[in-house]
Amino acid sequence: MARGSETRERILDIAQEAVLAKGFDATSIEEIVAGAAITKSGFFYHFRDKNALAFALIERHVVVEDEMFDELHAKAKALTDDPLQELLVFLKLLADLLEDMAGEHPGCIVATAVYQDRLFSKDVHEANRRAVLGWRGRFRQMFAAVVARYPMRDPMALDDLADMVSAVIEGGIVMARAVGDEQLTARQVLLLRSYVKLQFSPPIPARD
Amino acid sequence: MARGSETRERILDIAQEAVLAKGFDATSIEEIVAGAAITKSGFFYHFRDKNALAFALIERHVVVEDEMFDELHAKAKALTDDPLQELLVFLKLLADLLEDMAGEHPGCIVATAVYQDRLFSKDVHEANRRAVLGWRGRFRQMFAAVVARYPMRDPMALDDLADMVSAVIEGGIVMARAVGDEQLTARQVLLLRSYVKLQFSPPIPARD
DNA sequence: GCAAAACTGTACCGGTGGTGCAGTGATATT
DNA sequence: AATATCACTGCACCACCGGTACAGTTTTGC
Repeated sequence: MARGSETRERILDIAQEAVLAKGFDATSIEEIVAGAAITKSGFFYHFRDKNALAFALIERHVVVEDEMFDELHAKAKALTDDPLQELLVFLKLLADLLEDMAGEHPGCIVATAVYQDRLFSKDVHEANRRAVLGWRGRFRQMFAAVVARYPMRDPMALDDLADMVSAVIEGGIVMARAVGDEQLTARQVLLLRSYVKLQFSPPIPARD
Repeated sequence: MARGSETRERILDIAQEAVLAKGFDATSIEEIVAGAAITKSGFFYHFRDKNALAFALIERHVVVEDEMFDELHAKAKALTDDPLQELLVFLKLLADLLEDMAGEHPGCIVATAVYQDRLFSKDVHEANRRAVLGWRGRFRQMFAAVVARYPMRDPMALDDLADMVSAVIEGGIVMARAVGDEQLTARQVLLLRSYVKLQFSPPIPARD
């Protein structure tokens, strides 16, 4: 059992690296099997087709990403009891992390799948959808905790606010790649943080 | 001369529709030539390779998009003299437009090229880069006009603010596709508008 | 020792991007 | 009217890639 899943993981490792570097369709199976030191037959033993590879890649990726978000959230929670501060710290930590990662960011895989409608089958798109909805739920909770204690200066739907976190990251990655500025995504997250700050800051700061 | 460029345009029309619908790599040349009622040789007479097609697609697309932005900007300008109101109206009009377009949005092509690093050559990426930097310049100007007359509550770099417009649109498209919610992008633009509103609203609204 | 799991090796297929090149009808130039 | 150029057609061909089929072999767990 160990041997089989080891090879499977090795395939996924190599595939992920290649996919993040140059896109899914530009990554050939033959290239993957060469990197993983197996044969083509071996590949198709583990994955029915390229779709199954994409599916596994997304599923695995979501887990890693969730763990990352959990970790950042835990760190933020440890630093403050206030839900607004928690969210602001979280976004700052996220920006810091994106700055360090620079280039090898996640989320790419999700966007990659999004931009190849026909290449992937329903289950891949479904996995993708679940991943994105997972983020929505996560961030929605954080915003909900904030609005429970702070008034919103310009009221907006919680789901939309939650989606904005994902949208800014995904859009940031696109922009970063397009202009070749690796730090762009991190800065965009800081703008989002600025929005959160303004939305929930006390409406009358006159006294201070 | 007319005959040649007519065919070229027809190829681009059909290619654009197919690319927006299902992605660049999923669009075969044979499919394009069938749609345009020419032969494969005819295609390669107009475009050296698929890269040249992508290049032409982006270049043409940028022109259309620029015209669209120009139009929205002109409309916004006609409605107010205040740069802040102008920007807010512009973003509202943009959101309305995105709501109507729903699905056939632009920007996709740019993101598509971004997510296929190796598939495209340098000139395609360069065209892409210029397009994105063009948007940055455009939006930067609008923000510059605002900051000339209004103080910013949470000061941020102009380029980053400008990029946020593009990032929210691009990210919005990714999210919209992922969850299958065509109106998502429009709502994200409205969140961005909310951010602009808060950034430049008078700091002490106590009197009102 | 035996069955299942985890592969290898080989041969093959269809689709796709792309090349090469000879030929042809329409159009513009001289 | 001859000529050259443009805008193609038609056809043959290549390499690569995803995928299938299937027989054979090693490794592992019980």
